[in-house]
Amino acid sequence: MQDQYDPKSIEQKAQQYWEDSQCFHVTEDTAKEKFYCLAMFPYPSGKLHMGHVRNYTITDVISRFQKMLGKNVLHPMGWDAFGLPAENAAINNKTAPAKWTYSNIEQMKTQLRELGFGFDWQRELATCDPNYYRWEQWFFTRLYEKGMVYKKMATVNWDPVDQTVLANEQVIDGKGWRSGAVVERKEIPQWFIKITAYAEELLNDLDELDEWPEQVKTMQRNWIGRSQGIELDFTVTDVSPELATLTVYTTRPDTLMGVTYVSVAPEHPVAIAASENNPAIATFIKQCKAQSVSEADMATMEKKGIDTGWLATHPITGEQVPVWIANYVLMDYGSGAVMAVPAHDERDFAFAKQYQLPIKQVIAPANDEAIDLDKAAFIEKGILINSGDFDQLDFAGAFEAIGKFLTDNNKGKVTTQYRLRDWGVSRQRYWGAPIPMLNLLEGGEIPVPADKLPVILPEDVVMDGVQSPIKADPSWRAIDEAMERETDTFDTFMESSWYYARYTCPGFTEGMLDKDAANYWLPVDQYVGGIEHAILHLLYARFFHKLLRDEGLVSCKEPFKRLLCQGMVLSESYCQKQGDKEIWFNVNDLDLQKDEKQRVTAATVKATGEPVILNGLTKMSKSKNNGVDPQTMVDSYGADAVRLFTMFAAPPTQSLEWNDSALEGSQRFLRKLWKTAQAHLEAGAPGSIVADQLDDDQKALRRKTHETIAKVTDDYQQRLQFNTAIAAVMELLNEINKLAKRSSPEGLAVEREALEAAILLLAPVAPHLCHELWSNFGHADAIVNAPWPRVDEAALVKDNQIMVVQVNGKVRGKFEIAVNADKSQVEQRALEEPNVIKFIEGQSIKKIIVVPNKLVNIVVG
RNA sequence: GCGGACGUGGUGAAAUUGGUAGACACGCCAGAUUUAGGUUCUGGUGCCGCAAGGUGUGAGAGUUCGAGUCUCUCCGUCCGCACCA
Repeated sequence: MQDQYDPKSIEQKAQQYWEDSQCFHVTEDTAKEKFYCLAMFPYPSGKLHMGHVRNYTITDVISRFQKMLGKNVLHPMGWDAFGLPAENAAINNKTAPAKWTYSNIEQMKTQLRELGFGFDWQRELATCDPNYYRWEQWFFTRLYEKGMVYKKMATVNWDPVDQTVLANEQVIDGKGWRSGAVVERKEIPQWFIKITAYAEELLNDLDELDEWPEQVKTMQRNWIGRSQGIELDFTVTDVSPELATLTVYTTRPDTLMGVTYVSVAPEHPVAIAASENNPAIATFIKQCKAQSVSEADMATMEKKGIDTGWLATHPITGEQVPVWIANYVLMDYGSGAVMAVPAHDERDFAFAKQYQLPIKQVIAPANDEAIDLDKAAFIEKGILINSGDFDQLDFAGAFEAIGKFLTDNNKGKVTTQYRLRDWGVSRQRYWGAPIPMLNLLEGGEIPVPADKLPVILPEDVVMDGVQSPIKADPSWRAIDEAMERETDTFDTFMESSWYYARYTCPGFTEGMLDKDAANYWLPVDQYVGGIEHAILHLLYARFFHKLLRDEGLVSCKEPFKRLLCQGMVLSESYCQKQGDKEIWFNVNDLDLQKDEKQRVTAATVKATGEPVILNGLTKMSKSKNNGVDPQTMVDSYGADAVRLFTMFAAPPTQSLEWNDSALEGSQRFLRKLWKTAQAHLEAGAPGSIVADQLDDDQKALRRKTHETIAKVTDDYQQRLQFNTAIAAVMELLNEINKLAKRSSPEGLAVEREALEAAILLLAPVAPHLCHELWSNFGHADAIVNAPWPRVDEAALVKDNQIMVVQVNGKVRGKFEIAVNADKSQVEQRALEEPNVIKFIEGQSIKKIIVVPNKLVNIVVG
């Protein structure tokens, strides 16, 4: 055994062993329990960041632990390789996106290896590989055949100078990133997948995901946004017949008798018809189109509208109310028209006040409280008034009665609405999977036949940043006189929606999935990734899984059994303000001033001496220049120390603050373990443990050993709380150094048991060091294949224990007594404590509460 | 505006079922080893107090023998959604 703990040589050796022995490569084995552990795959940007390190350390710890429990563990890795950054980099570096992407993959793979992650590299996949995306294309054509996809007009950002569509990220302050031209909104035909057809199932099945964070489920529920309401028809007079029936949707039919006008969205056919002979209306609609589309702005935007001059007939009263066009009505929710009840809706109230429209109260508070409809709308549910036959009904009663009346009279029906929209999958970018459709020049389209798939994206291209190479090249899209290829590509969320399933059979050439392999491994037992994917990625993947199931490719209904959302990695950020611009500085370029408690109080730029502003802890990012490079940290402290720190500094779901000196502390602990193991080995050969011949210290150390095994097992398996698991191993090592006796073979045996437990328990977190120590301890097989230690219940048994005595809830003493001593004995012993006597003197004892094996509380007064 | 999470020493945090608040670390202080720096080791470290003791988990109230944990009100931070009728 080497004298010094040398991470570099130990880590290289262990990594070499894992690679040579292929110990993380797995195949389906029905004799073993399977465990599928998955981290969200990275975008190959070229460099690993701390968020990746944290993510993959978590899955590596879980995977190695589950493997030691004896399970058949699948822990794959791949690349979410399509996307805009490759196009940008290609323009800047004058290389093709494919070349840039593949070279990044190689670099990042090396970094992942150096961190010691145990991935099954034989299952590696990249989504830009035709062998991957061909099945996605095939699946899309299947969905087309089933009527699950359709084409419709949708809005894109159009750069009028570059004559190209821009992604949202390429629009800066409303202008094109390259041309600087004001971006226009343009309607073009795009492909959609009917996720709304699965809205109900996607919502209901959330209830069964009991190992998902509540937060994520809530976010998905809100996103799906189910509501129960009534669709009802107003009749518009003096318009062409196809516009005469104006359908509105409401969740508050109880307020129906309070309608004083009807409003429609600016894009509504009624609005467009009204604009035809009315320049004022046409101008208003134009203004609405030009207004900000930022949703945050929309919520606070002033209510504006214009009267169409038409009247609509109320379906129950027959009363005539005006039809307005209003900027706050959304075309793509419900029917794009609403019945306005100013007395009981905030927005309608604000609008009615603005344009002096009548406000009619039809709901009274159920509890007789006073309301003032001059000041604000009363939006709570209550009792109906001024509503004719429906007076005195409550919300539920009114919903039912009015719903029935409208249905019976053929003027409306009860419906369910969702906020969820169908998924638009067309992107006008180059670096993505081509949409496998053929556009017929005479109109319409047909899917690319299965035997003509894949539609391969050419990789050897020149990017000039103006147009997608496949759009710019007429020969690529040419087929014949009757049709040409679609030149749009898929949203990259398509690829990430099914990669978890393809990992089960990455080389399968007969189809999208090998059903046997997929059904052996799926669902994913543990999925780990960032909370930023709580809605879109996780919802699309759940949706895709249900589509795969309906295609007969998988049998379970949900893809991810248990989900863990890791927190962000934060570090201090520093900036200077120059006008309204901020310049961000990396800590390496600054001199820091600290107070006596080592808190940073000020900082200056090394080169210039200028002061900078302390911006506090923020997520590590390129834009804030506060990233810490994992590679640098691994080079100077070793992969084990970096892994240990990221697991120890905070629980996985919380944000993690980077701290260099705490990282040194992690390395210090590893060194201490190394030295303890070394001293132990040098002290001679251990004997065997004879449990009843041990002295008190030895018994205490054995108890600590087995308590630690129990605690750490629980933390890894159930709680997924690695920081406390590591703390427990640190405690164990402290106890070893305090209690271990190296003078006798028995003492060495107890120490050996404790040290081996510590090494086994730490192996998932610091696998390289533990690999080396395990072999130094004379084990022929590697620790990666070692079984997880078992708790010896007998070692946990205590004869005596410490009990706490409280007087009126305050701790006044402690005493040692036999475990399970009877209550009267405990009470008597508590009353004898000198300090207790002092505090109960002269007072009468009202009550004594004994919590067995824990504490005694004496109530006096 | 709606929804969710959170608030504990100088710092990161722990307290799993209502039962000794601050485990485990970082930092700091003192001492030992070392030519020195670093390393390593020992001891101390919530706050007030010489001590006895008091006090302490964002603030205030409540339930309880007992509250970081449960209930209510308020304050603050973070996250998500945001005119969804």
